Amino acid sequence: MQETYVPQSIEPKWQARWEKESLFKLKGQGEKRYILEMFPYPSGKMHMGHVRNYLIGDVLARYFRARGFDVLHPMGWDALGLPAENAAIQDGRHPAERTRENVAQFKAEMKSVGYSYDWDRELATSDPEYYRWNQWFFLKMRQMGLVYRRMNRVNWCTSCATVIANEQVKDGLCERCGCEVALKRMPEWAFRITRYSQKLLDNLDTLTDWPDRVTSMQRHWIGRSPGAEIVFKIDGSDDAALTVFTTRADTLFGVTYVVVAPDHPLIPRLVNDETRDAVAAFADAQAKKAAQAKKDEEPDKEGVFTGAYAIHPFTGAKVPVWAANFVVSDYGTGAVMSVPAHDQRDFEFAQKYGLTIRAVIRPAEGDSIDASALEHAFEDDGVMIDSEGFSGLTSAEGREKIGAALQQKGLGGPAVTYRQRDWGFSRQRYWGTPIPVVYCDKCDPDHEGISVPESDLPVRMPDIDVAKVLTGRGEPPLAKVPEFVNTTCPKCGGPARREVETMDTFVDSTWYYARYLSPRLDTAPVDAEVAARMLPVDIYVGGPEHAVMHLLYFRFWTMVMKELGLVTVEEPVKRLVTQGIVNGPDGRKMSKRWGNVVSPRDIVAKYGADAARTFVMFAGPPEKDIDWSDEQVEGCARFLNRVWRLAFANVGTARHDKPMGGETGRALEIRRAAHRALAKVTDDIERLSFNTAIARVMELVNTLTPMKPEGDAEEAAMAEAIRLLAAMLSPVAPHLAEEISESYGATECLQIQGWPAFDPALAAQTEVNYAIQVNGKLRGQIQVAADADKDAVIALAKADAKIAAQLDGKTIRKEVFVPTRLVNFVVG
RNA sequence: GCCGGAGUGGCGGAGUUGGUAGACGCAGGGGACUUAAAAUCCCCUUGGGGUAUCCCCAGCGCGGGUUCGAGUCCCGCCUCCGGUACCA
Repeated sequence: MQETYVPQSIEPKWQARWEKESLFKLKGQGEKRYILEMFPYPSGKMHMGHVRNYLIGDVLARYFRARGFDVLHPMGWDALGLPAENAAIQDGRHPAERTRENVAQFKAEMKSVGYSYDWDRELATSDPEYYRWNQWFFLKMRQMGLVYRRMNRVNWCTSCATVIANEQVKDGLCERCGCEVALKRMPEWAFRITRYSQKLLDNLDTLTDWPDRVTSMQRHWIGRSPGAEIVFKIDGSDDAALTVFTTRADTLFGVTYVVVAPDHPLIPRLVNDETRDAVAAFADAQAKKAAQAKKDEEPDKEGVFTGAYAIHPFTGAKVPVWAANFVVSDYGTGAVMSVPAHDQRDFEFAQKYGLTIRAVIRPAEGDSIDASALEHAFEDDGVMIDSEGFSGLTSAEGREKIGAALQQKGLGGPAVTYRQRDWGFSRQRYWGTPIPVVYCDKCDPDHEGISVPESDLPVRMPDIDVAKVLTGRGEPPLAKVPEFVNTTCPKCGGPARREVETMDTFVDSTWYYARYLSPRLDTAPVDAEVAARMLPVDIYVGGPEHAVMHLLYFRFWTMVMKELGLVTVEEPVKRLVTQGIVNGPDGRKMSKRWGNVVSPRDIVAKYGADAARTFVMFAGPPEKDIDWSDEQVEGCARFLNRVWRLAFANVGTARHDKPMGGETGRALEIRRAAHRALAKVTDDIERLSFNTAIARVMELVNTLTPMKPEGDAEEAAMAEAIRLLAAMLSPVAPHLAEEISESYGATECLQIQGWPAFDPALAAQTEVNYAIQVNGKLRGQIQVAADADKDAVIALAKADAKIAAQLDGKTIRKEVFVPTRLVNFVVG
């Protein structure tokens, strides 16, 4: 052991040894732990957020491995996606080339931090041997009826003549050319995730180890809403009818108009010669406004009368049908019944356009309301009035009875609506998984798309001339590659065209966790046998920004994989950890713009990986945002130096195995401190409270440092304490820990040595400190044997001079006794 | 607006089922060592007050409440962060 701690010299040494000994491989036997971090999109450089993300997983992986679990801890690359393609449009470099370079750089940086990955399982989603299984899933899901074509609105840049992503729209303008963006309806491919809405919702109750904030956001995103669908026939038409969805069927008799979305499919049948142009103009104007709407502004409610009247299903009254901007076409049925007396939004609209207001609910207690004098809608539940046979029912009863009555009449009935929408997954990109579909005019005249046979997978991305194909303009890139587009029909063998759209990259990340189990398997995406043993993922670590989209797709896909017999679990992840952001030293998000970016590479070079690791874990609990702090990193480096000096100071007397005698005096003190620290550190890591675990180790070092052991017993105790110290530190500062462990005689790495067990007798407190309160105020403290009973403690407390003075002349009304904690005398 | 989360010393944070608020670290102050500096080590460090090795009062965003006892539970607010967009 050298006298001075030089992390740069010991870190590469241990990294090489771990690799040589293949310490991070799955053994295939024993109790498993699958620790996973969300895999990165390999952009140029790794940043501190990545470091933290993988560190949380790495500390756990190292801990569980030491505990004897068979740990899987893999890493891969979410390599497909928009940034590589956009960069290619800029500089003409092929996305594959750029990705390869980025991955190499990323991987080298990861290795310098000392993560314990099994690199043999590395995967990249841009690999045809990976994305072929995306295509395989597409085919299976199409057979299951989970894939369909639909029309959807997209951002369309008229100047680029292409579809652009939401994030490419800046203030309603195209980021690239600065032109206006319009909404355009186009066909797209979609997954029917809504078939699983109820299950996705119900299963949230089983995810007890997920943060509440995530399950609650998912619940809200799925947005189950029980209510009723109600059919309003259109006056003067035999078959035209509007179906509305409402949660307030009890207000049905208060309906004075009906509103449809500006792009509702029935509009052509609602308008007449007088209103046709006005309604069309209104729809156009709204589409443009919607595309350019600022996020923080609520547009004014605007509408236009369609010219049609709807017939009330009970009263037969004719109410006007309006088109308005506050009804959205892809929620519910795209049409609502308006009850201005009992819905604030309807109320405001009715006032603006002079529509009738009719009250049909009165407060449960109190007088009925005067519709003509209303200032706000009365939105509470109450008692139904002026509602034919339903009058007198409570709102809750009314909703049920009206639902049933509608069903009997064949004009609707109870219905549930979800806010969640199906997942449109086709993209007009090159750097993505090609959708395995072919169009043949002969066999498929309606152009529904013929699935490519499984045996023809993968459908590979073609090699391209980047400058010609990745222009960011006009038709999708793949359409510009004739060798790709032109193919033969799998049915008739005649000429056919390939689908030129690719898949959303969210598809790649729905099932990668299962691919790590058998990354080179070429007969199926997942080895069902291995999956049965290894799933679910025990701990999944990632950013809270994925709380809804990724994690819902991920859960959905797992349900599908279960139906396909690939996995036995319905939920992919047992415990979810959402880690906070690493901000710059100024507390702002690290960004080039603020000049506050801290590079892991620089930090590792300057302080060593262990100091960087210790700081990131010590700065705060995993789920909280932390600010980078050079001073704190230096503090951590100082701490590791103190550990080193402590180990070095005692290494000379630790070589020979000395008998662990002398369970008294300083030897005992040393052993107690070490075992107590070990007990706390173990508990803290189990609770994912890494910052306090490190604090415990610091305390131990502070306790041990001034001790200068003399004699065999003390020296043996100190050697034991330092070996335990190394073990405790090994998940967080593994290189330093190994070096110390080796210097203290270990021949095996700490992962093999295992996590030490603390001696409960040594860890236990022999004496405890009781707080003595009088009327809840702290008035003194006493030291008592840990096993003293209530009467003994109270007697000692009363004997204390200060307490006696406080109690003098007063009547004790109550004595509160909390074992090992406190006594509270309530006096009058 | 709605949904979710957070608010504790000069700073990052600790306080696990209600039980001694401020562990641990940083910064700061004082001291030791040194010709000097760095490094290291030791002591102090929430605020206010006092009859000062000890004691009192206040204190966890604000205002109430429950309780012997509240940072922790309940009600009403404020501020900040994240998500979302007229959701019928």
